Amino acid sequence: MTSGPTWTIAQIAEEFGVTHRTVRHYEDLGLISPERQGTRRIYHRRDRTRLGLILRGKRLGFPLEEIRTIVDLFDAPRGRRAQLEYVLGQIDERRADLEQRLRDAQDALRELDQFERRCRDDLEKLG
Amino acid sequence: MTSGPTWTIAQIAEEFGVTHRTVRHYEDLGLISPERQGTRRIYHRRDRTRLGLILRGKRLGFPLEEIRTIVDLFDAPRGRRAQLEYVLGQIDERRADLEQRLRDAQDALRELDQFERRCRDDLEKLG
DNA sequence: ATCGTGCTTTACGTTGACGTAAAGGTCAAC
DNA sequence: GTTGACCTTTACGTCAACGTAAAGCACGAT
Repeated sequence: MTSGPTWTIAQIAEEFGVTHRTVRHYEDLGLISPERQGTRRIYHRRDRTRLGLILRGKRLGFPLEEIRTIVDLFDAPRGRRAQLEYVLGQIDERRADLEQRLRDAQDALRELDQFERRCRDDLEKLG
Repeated sequence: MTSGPTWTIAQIAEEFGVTHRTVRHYEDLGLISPERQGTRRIYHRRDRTRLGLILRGKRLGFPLEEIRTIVDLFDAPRGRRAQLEYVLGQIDERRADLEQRLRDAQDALRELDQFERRCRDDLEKLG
């Protein structure tokens, strides 16, 4: 059925720079649902995509529960009109959050640049 | 000495949308050091500035300990050359972090827009 | 067949970031 | 002079996000 390359838990953990414990923790919270061959976990490309989304969400400071609602949104069935309208509403909320983060990062970078110039000025005055 | 408007802990907590417990917690970690009149805390403009920096750092997902090193950086004495060069090095590290957050937010927003277009397409197909 | 490697579950421990009483000081107002 | 509003410290509780054993299965290699 779902073919293509696969990975073990150790491989994707290594590749994404996290521990296997972290990956399983995300599974406990329902953020990833890898295939099983017997008892072993088998990860496909879509699992890697989701893990990438999760870690980016974490870097942006979102809690895992909120991240789950977001990644679930992308995989939601969205067949009926009501479902689509709900999803579009959620998108707007998330965008507002993300735009705030974007402004925060831009503001912080501007202040950092400004501060660096002051420091370089001070340094120059010292000869 | 340091004149100008002042605030109580309840006032700045209210204004910044956090609890007084949160503000005192930041003080415990050395992130803010309000003046004292007797036992009461008196907050000045610089405390408000720092609190603003702290909360923005939090929104961006930085841990409080790291935030402390950053805000301390801005108030550091930076008189000697060695100190200035250390500060400039720290600035570069922080900038790399912030630029990553900026890219994360931009990428996420792009994907969100793309996803929204797909949803609107689906909605249109439904009549 | 047993040894090592890599995986598994179960479960208690830890750290960060506060929440939440409990018990009390101060001061203006009634 | 006592009530009430607002502040204080001290200290235990909580929740998220994992860390860290402990104990055991599976399987290829020696």
